[in-house]
Amino acid sequence: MSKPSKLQGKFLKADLLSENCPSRQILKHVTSQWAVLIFVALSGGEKKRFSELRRDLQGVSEKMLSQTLQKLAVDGFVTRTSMDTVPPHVEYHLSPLGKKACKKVIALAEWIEDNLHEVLENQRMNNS
Amino acid sequence: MSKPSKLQGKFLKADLLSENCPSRQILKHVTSQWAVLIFVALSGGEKKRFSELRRDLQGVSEKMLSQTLQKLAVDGFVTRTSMDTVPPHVEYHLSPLGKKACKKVIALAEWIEDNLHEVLENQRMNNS
DNA sequence: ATTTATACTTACTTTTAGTAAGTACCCACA
DNA sequence: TGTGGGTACTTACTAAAAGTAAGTATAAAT
Repeated sequence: MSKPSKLQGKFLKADLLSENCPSRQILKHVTSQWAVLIFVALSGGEKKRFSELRRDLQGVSEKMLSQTLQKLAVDGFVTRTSMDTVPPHVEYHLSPLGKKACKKVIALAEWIEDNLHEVLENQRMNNS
Repeated sequence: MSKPSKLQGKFLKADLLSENCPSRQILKHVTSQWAVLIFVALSGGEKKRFSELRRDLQGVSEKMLSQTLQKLAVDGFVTRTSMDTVPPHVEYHLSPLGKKACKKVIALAEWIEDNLHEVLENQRMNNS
């Protein structure tokens, strides 16, 4: 009988397992492939320019980098600063909130790097 | 001159920022939307059946649940046990490797749940 | 005899990601 | 003087991934 609560405005508690909890969208933003790598690239706390990030994130397209930075900026994880010069000069860095999120993201990213070999061995065993 | 190293077989060090590092694929498996929620659902250490997971992960399709479980099983994060009965009875639980990865995933997932409100406020400020 | 439950797979559609090119402006170099 | 390169993007198009709905096989319950 009861419709799923909309969780809009004020809601009690975030729950990722609930279909309509907005936390799912934030999860998607933060764990999207390029977002994770942006966190990695900015984890030192430095400011970086668009073109620096493009070089750091090997294989990223300008479209996806732009899109992902915009989402992270709207969510308040990264701060965008543009100097109104020609040629344009735009800098990105982690906000205080972004730095906190970054710690968790980096912990996962480093765990994966550290355990890659074991996972690849599993893949060899369980696959062709 | 030097082609990017293939990082196949034995390679020195995983690096998510490198275009051809296989760690990127593992990252995608682990941070895919449904994989994160599978980690959440299995984080207690219990075994769960396919249909239980389908109920837990509200909104997941059987196709995506099946696909995601298969990838996590090949990578060695979850273990699949099937009793050869009619009707079929299949159980999934985290492997020891999966439990370690799960800690990092859960830390991120809970951080997002705990900070949802702040992110949503940012969205309101920065958007329509 | 029809429905329900199990754990999937398959065909099809929609959404997302990736590719390539365009934009506007200026500097350096020949 | 005009050619190329660098800045930070956006836009149109294509390929890949995700979501939807239905099908499969079997047996117990109604």
